[in-house]
Amino acid sequence: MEKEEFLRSGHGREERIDEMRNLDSHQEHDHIIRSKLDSIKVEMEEAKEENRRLKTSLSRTKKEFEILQTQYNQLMAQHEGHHQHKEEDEDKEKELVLLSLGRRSNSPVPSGSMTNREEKKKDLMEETDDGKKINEQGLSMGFEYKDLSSEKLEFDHNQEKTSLEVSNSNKIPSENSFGFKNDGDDHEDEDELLPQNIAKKTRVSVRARCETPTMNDGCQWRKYGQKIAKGNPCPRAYYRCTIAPSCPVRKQVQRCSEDMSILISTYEGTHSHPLPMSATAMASATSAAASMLLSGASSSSSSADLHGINFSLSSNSITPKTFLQTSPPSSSGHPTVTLDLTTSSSSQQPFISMLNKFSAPHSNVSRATSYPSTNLNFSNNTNTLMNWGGSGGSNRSEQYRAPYGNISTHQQSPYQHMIQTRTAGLSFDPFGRSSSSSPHLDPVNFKNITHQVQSLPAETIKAITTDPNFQSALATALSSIIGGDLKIDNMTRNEAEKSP
DNA sequence: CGGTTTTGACCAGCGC
DNA sequence: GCGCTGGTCAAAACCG
Repeated sequence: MEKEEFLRSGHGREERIDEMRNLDSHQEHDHIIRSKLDSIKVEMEEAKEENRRLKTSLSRTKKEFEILQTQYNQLMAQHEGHHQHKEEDEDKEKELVLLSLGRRSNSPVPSGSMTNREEKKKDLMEETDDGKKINEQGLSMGFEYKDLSSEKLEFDHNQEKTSLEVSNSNKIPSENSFGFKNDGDDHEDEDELLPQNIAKKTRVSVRARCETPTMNDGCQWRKYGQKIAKGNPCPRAYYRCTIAPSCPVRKQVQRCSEDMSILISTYEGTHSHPLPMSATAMASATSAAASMLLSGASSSSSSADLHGINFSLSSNSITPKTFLQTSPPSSSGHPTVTLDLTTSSSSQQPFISMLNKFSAPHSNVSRATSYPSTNLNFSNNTNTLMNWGGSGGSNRSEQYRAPYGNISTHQQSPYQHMIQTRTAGLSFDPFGRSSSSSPHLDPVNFKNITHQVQSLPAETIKAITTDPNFQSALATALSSIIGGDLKIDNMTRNEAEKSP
């Protein structure tokens, strides 16, 4: 009996010790959890604080933007009075080229329906009354570079587009390039062009390594023809933009005869509809290239390396200056800018990454079946493939993906890219806006910007980044990325889906 | 059934 | 004028 009691009591002691141990471990566990919770709380507080700071910063820059905008409007009102008559006369004599860089308004009215300058001005004034509209509807940075002789620069914050309007004695064609918009009294200006201008429509040619049949640029294309071009065994395919039925934009796709892995996409024409967000990255790249064409139109040829993307330009039909020497995509006398994405420059990575970031994340789902050649598949950011491939996630896309599509990118913030591109090459803007955001920019200087970007001194960059206009633009861009763009993108996608 | 792709025919510009 | 070439059209086939 005693022995049993002893054993029992001994056993009880062990149980108690175990309980004590469990209690201790529970306490330790609780303690750990509490400390973790505390640290998380602290982090959350910090994040909140950071958020607050960003918000205030954003609102401050917005205010600055609005102030600048009102100032600009006042100036414009004064300026209008002085130049109205002069402008009207000049408009008759000179051709205007208006470049709408990238994303356009989410306005339900496509630009094509704008029939005259008065309507535009009316809209402009109406929207001016409500500065908020601009931020709500996305980005609105624009200017019109009207007349080389009068050196007039108009800065348009109000229309939901960026426009570069050039009156040019060199007769740069009215229809310009992918993502670019004619001013023109806007009814299919081709009809109003002189024959020699029709023959010299500006084109933007994009070279990229891509194993899929078409390069995916976010737009929707319908193939309408195919030809075997001389000097190249690979057939050239002809595509039309199908986002809007009346959109005149066309694209030619052909493989490089020397390197079959290189796909050459040549864009021609003007989108007469808002661009999906997924299309604006390429649009802005080609816009930048074409703006270079315009800025360098006076010289016979030029080339530059804007942020790692090689632009080569020749004033007459094109042999890309630094790269492909045979089977150029255009051989019919079109001024063409070549945007070369095939070089392995490390500084090119931000562009590719940017394409990834700004491409529609859902596009590989949304219309994968209906528009096999148009859907992006950039969604895999962690293992970034440069999947230009069309085929919308089809088997074809998958099977072509590997060998040349693997261009890795740094995982950088899109804002970072924006800042880089903003500062390093003003004419290159992921948002598809104009080459510069400064309303006070001297047109002459603007003309030369693309020639100078390669040697931008540090103080210039600093000056640009500290410029309130730049900050405002940045703030607007940020706000549109965070909020507005998604709406716009969804909106445009919905529109695209509604359209036949 | 609606939209896309294919493909031969047609047309226009250009050089000889 | 003729031939070549690039670009477009349109009917048929194809696809989901």
